[in-house]
Amino acid sequence: MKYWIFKSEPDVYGIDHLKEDKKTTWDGVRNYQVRNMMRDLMKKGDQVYFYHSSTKIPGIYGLCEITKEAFADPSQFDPKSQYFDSKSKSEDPRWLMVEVKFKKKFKKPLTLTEMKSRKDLSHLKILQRGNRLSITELSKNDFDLIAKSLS
DNA sequence: GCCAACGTTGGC
DNA sequence: GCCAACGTTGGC
Repeated sequence: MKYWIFKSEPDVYGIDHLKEDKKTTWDGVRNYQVRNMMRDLMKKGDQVYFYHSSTKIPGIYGLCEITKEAFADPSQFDPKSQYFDSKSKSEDPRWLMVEVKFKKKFKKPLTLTEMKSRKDLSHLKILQRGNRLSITELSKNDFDLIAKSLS
């Protein structure tokens, strides 16, 4: 089993939306590194922290789980979508997505500020300056460390 | 295949 | 809204 952090702007789609929807497809990924992780590494049952970015208090707000492994993201074929990609062919889709289900919203988030202040978490990819991947992988140890800080 | 210009991300 | 950092694009 693998562990991940998914980033999203809560104004666009946050943990509260997922709680209400119960599950969602993680569409709109248009970065090759992230696509490759979804395609090659992500498995049903993997655990995912839900991180809120570009918001007043950035941090980890919830937990979800992969319910469907990578499959074609339909928004790439929709000319009206902001994620439309005219160069992607339906017989060979360029962009993929996974499905996740809601598991938990934490009573208190683990904030970016707190993560930065902790030596045992300082190596996390999400904290690294200039990191622009919307999905990063976590070791089991890091997943557990974070879990201990949340309820 | 290099690299400048441009666009996007995301914390502050 | 600023700006550092980085990915992508396209001319050569």
